[in-house]
Amino acid sequence: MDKEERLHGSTPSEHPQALRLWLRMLTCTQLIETRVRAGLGAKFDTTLPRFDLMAQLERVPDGLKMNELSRRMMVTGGNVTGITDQLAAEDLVERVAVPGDRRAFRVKLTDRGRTLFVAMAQQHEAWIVDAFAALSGKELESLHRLLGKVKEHSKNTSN
Amino acid sequence: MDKEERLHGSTPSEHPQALRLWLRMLTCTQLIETRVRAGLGAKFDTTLPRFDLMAQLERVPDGLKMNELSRRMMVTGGNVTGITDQLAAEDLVERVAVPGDRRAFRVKLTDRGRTLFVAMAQQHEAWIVDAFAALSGKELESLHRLLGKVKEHSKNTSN
DNA sequence: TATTGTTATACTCTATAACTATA
DNA sequence: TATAGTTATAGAGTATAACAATA
Repeated sequence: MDKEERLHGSTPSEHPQALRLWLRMLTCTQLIETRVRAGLGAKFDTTLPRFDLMAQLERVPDGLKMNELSRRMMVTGGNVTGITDQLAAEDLVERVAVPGDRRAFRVKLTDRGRTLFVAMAQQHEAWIVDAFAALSGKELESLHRLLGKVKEHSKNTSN
Repeated sequence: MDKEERLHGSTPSEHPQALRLWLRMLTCTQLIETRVRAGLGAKFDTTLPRFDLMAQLERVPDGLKMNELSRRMMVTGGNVTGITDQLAAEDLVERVAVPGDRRAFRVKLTDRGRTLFVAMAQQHEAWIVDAFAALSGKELESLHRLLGKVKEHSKNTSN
C-alpha cells in the first residue's frame, strides 16, 4: 500500500474518481520532480529555479528584464534578484544596461551560460523521456490532450 | 503564451512529446496545488503537510507511531515531530503512551481533530472535483489509467 | 506619483545529524 | 548496540514590504 492508496482511507471506491486521480497525479509529479531536482544538483550543482531562469533566457538573445522574468517564472521580484545574483556570480548570466531607461536592464545568458544550459537541457529532456517511457506515442498524445482540458478549465475558473 | 509554451522555446514540435507533456502536467499540478494550499490557509488556517498528517490518522482509530507517520508521509522524523507539536498544541491530535514500550507512543486524532478533518476533507474533495470538472467520467478513468502506468514505471525504475 | 530593481525579513518545508531515553 | 523520538541547525524556496534611483 503506498501513500496514494492510503490517503483519505484505503478503499478507493469511497471517493470520487477525481480525488483518486488527483492523488495519483500528485504522486507522479513528485516522483519525477524529485528525481529532476536530485539530478540537477548532482550533475550540474544547480536547482530547479536556476534551471528555470536559464530556460526562460534561452531563445531570447536580447535577454529579459527583471520584471519580465518575475512574471514568467511566477515568483516575486526579490527572488529573481537573488537567483540572478547567483548565476551572475558564476558568469552564467549578465546584466546589460537598457538604453533610455537607467533603472532597468536586461538579463542575458553568457556564452558560458548558454553552453552549460544546452548540456543541462539535453540531460533534463532525457530524464523526462525516461519518466514517460512506459507510454506509447499515442498514449502520450492522449495524456497531453486530457491535461490540456484540465489546464484550460483551471485557468478559466479563477485567476 | 503561457509558461508551459515558453519553457525551452516556443515551438512545440522542437521537443519530444514527453517534454511537452511534462511541462503541461507540472502546470496543472501547480495550478491545483496552489489553490488547495490557499484554500486550506484561508478557510482552515492550516497547511498541506498538516492536512496530510491528519489524513493519515483518519481511519486509524488507534493512531500511528511517529516512525509510521514519517514513513507514510515520506518525510524525516524531525519534521513529523514539529507538525505533531503544532497540531497537539491546538488539541487536534494527541500522543498516547504505548504499553510495553516506553520510548514510543501513538498519535491519534482527538474528537475535535476528527470533526475538523471531516470538514476539511469535504471541502478539499470539492476543490479537487471542481479542478477536474472539465473531464467526463470516461476521461477521468482514462487519465487515471495512463498515470498509473507512469507511476508504476517510475517506482520500478529507481527507488 | 509610478515604476524598476534591491534589500531585509520571515515563514514553510525539508534534510542531516547529534542527542536522550529506552529496548 | 539498536530503536523511538526530539532538538538543533541549515538551506531551498517563497512572500511581503520598505527602500533608492529613475521615469
